[in-house]
Amino acid sequence: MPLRADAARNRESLLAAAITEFAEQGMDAPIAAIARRAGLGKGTVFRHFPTKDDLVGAIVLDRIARLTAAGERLSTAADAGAALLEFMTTAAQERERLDLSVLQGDLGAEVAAAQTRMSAVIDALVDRAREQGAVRADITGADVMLLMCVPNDVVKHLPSGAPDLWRRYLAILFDGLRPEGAHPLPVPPPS
Amino acid sequence: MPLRADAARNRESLLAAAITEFAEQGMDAPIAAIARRAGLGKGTVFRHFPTKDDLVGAIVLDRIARLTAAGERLSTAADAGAALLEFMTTAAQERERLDLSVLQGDLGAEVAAAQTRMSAVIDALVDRAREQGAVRADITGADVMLLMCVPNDVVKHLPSGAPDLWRRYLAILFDGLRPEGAHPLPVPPPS
DNA sequence: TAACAAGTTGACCGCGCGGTCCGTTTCGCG
DNA sequence: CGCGAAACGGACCGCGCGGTCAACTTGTTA
Repeated sequence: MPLRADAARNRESLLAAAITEFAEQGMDAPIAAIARRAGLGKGTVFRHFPTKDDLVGAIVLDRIARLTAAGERLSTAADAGAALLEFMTTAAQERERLDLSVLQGDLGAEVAAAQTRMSAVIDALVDRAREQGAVRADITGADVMLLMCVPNDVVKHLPSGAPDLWRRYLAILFDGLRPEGAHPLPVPPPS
Repeated sequence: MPLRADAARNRESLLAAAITEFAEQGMDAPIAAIARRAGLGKGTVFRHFPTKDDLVGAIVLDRIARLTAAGERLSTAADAGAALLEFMTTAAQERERLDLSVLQGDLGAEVAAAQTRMSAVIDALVDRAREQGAVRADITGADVMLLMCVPNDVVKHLPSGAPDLWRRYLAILFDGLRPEGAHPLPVPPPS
């Protein structure tokens, strides 16, 4: 049986409220604040997401799905280096900034599967870029996976002010991924 | 009146316990756990540090002081580029990993002052490196200040396993700071 | 429009945390 | 020694959180 109409609407409100609340207040924002922001009762949140982790999981799942779709769309671009850069830009500019530190906790098999799928897409993106000589030979998809959230994380500590500053650090980081002037890396990539 | 002998000893035990506990369990490790690890009572912690923030502040202060000293020592090295790299290495390899996100909360004027002093040292380091052409012309001390904690942060999300992986990402990041093959940056540096 | 299921609500519970307090222990000095 | 002050310990308090529940409201469907 599908969701009732108002319930579906409320579910979306809740997700939106949670996304902005988490972005503004950090990942330990109280559920009550999310409910208030959505103009709903606290109990309603738990009806849709039995656990706070379920709520976070739903958000993360959506984010990963979007990113995966973007990656797939870019995986056939002519300029693989530009495609990779655009992918990382997309990853960084998602308004719904939620620190990926959240992925350390187990969000369930669904999230893990989505993550694996995204990982494959990133691998493809990086492989093509490497073949075209757009990025250095010694980096892998796993590297990009770890590094793509850096620009946001760097800026998050700031009291803010410059909302576009992450672009600066993405540019610096990406220059570090280019083959020109690359120095050998002291440690092999992770699994 | 100076501290009593056992009190001074206990203070050190507490700081050490807090550092490792925070590193292992994250910044919201309970005070009780720190006390237990130090083999002391919870009340003793609050006698030395009236507030959890005071404890964190003491640790951060010490960390900043160490880093500042290391920076000063390096500020006269012949090869300014190598000096900057070594500084960032020192910053990253501190066993006492505590995410600098903690600096967003106000830890008091003392910490702020120490931070300013460190900022000046980093500025000097970066300026010299730039003059020697070891780093690109368009980065500043503020950039390095923001970026130097990246290698640790990147690896922290991992279930661990490779304790030296941060070196890999420091190398990539530093390659992004070099002048060779640098692309223009889209956004000016922060204040 | 009647009637039932699906959805909503906010008061409520338990827990774990930061922080307090006072009886007890320990240091250090004459 | 012995004594006073400094330091310690852990039971205790209040608060804010995640999560529950039973009474109430509302969409849906025939």
